[in-house]
Amino acid sequence: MSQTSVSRAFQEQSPLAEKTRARVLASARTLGYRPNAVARSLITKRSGLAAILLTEATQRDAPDVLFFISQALIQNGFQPLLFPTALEQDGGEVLAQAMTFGVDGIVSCVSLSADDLTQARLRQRPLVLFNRQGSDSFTSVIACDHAGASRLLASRLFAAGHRRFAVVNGPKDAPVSVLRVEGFLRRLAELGVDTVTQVEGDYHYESGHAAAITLFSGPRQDDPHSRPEVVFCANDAMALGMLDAVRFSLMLRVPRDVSVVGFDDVPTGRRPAYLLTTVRQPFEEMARLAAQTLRLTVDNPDSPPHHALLRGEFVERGSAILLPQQQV
Amino acid sequence: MSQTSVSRAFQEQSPLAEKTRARVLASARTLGYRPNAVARSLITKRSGLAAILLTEATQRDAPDVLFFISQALIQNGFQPLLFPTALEQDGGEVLAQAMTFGVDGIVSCVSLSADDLTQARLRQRPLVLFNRQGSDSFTSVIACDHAGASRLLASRLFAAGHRRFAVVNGPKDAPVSVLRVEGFLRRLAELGVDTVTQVEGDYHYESGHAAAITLFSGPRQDDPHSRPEVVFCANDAMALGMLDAVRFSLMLRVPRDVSVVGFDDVPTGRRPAYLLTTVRQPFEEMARLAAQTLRLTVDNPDSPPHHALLRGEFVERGSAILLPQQQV
DNA sequence: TTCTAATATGAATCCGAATTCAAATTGAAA
DNA sequence: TTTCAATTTGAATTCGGATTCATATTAGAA
Repeated sequence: MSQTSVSRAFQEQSPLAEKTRARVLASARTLGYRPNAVARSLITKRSGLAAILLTEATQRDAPDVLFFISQALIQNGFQPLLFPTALEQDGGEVLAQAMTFGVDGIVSCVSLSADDLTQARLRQRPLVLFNRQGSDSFTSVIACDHAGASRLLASRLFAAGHRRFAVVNGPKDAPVSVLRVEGFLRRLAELGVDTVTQVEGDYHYESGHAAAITLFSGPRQDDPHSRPEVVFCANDAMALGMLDAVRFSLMLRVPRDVSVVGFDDVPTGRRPAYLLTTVRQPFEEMARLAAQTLRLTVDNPDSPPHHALLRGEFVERGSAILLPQQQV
Repeated sequence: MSQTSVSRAFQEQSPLAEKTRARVLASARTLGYRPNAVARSLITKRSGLAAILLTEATQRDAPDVLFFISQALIQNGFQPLLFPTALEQDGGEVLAQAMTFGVDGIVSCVSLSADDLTQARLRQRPLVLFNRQGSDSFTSVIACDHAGASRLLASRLFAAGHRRFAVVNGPKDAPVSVLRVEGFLRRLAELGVDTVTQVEGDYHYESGHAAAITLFSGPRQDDPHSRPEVVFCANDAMALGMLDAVRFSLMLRVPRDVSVVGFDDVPTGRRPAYLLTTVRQPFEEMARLAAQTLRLTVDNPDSPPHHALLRGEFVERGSAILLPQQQV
């Protein structure tokens, strides 16, 4: 029995007499033998691994992202190799490291420079950006349309009669937050609302709580005709902090005194204690698309890149007064 | 310039003239060359990979586990390779698959059979069980002392004067839930409390909510002297459902009418809307220990296995009346 | 300057599986 | 029974880097 036959026995498409294959597989089973993926990938240049690049912030604040991506990768025949990256870390370095492990492709939830993208392309390593924009036209991008959802949100709030808006920003270096806030403000500007109070936030519950105090306890803020009617928070965590502060510290009623809207649809917002109106990102579908795109590009390197911008889903639970989309 | 010199340039301990090493590294930089980890691990039998085995339930319900473990592994020089496993999946199969990828070691958050453990040992693959018990004495185990914390919880509630207890179970196949409930009930039995109402739960918010209805709206349950004074939920998700139902559907006051205790310390329980008293698992420390143990065992295969049972931390926020530990 | 010891370098081999190409076997036809 | 084609099998090579062992170089001592 030769090494060749053993190798062939484990590949369905290899020519090998069924009798021989059965014999090989039988003794493999008794010996507990399995082909070594390392040796295989050395010669085939296919490891079956896919790298997931994601920031620690994403991993902590939106664990669903990792959950769905890893699941989708497995369903597409990849084993996910994790690269949690600190924000200050160089994306190119992480990328290079992923390469040395021989990953077949990469799903990146971190921002990458144009150079990094070029490196990946030069090394023939398909790359899919997840909720990040790419600056070249060779990289696939799967993202939620944050700006679009925020624009629509602005329209629907305006249509409901609101005129005094406030926004709680996310971190400046969170591209997603910037998209949300800019989309929202730009649409309001188009509608003629130029002055919108902005408060700095950092995506955390506490900063939403603090923002509420800032917004509603200034000198003239007791006047119900000068304080904001709507607060748009760049994510749900801050919106929850806002809700708690508004209700329990400032004793305002939601949505009668003030409407609060978030973004993400975290589980806590569903509880009767909050009932937060928000926008849900279709992570599961985005992840599936990302993994499928990666599979396609790995198997067929010449296939054109995908660019998908998925619509966010409005989840209305009562923390805000807005008009149905049809009436906007 | 030989291939040997290049290889040596990238290994600190290899003998190579500094001049040569510098020359190699310089041209490597300009050429963008990096040693191939696949080829290296073929010859060295060291891949630098560590497998993380975890159920989808764990990944969804306790994302912190994955967060801290992956972080700790990286800090110990491992790249985490993810193996999300469905409950019905065979642990041995996943384990075998991890082996073919040449992982240096495994952190398992899923239950494994004695046979599986033996397989791993035979293949010289260090294995650390995370919050799971192992049946052999060669495998390291890092776990939270669920039973101990639950026993102490029972003691402190009993000492506070409570006598009518109820328990909301987790799934029967969740070993962690069984430990918690059994520890709690056993201690109560020792204290002379034999009849404890048990309600089946499945770890989800909704089942906690439903359990509240079952417990508090039976025929004679309106009598404050027959309904439970304390409900221990096998995890926080159910405890939150219990709290919402108790407060908003049954109009009972917490903790005056009923005390509610959970287990896990999820972020939502910290909010003013809940203020759930619970037990926190020291995941960060557990993860660090697990990764360090793995590193030690990988570098020194003959080192004895570690067995760490870490104490859970009580987090008292007011949803339950219990006595300080000193007074128990 | 010459010799020795220490150091630096490189050729060859190995890791385990995939693949190529040649050899061996099988079966059918003559 | 012989011949040829089809099929099955196996020897040899390859992937890229680590390591061994032999050779070349260098520095220091005589």
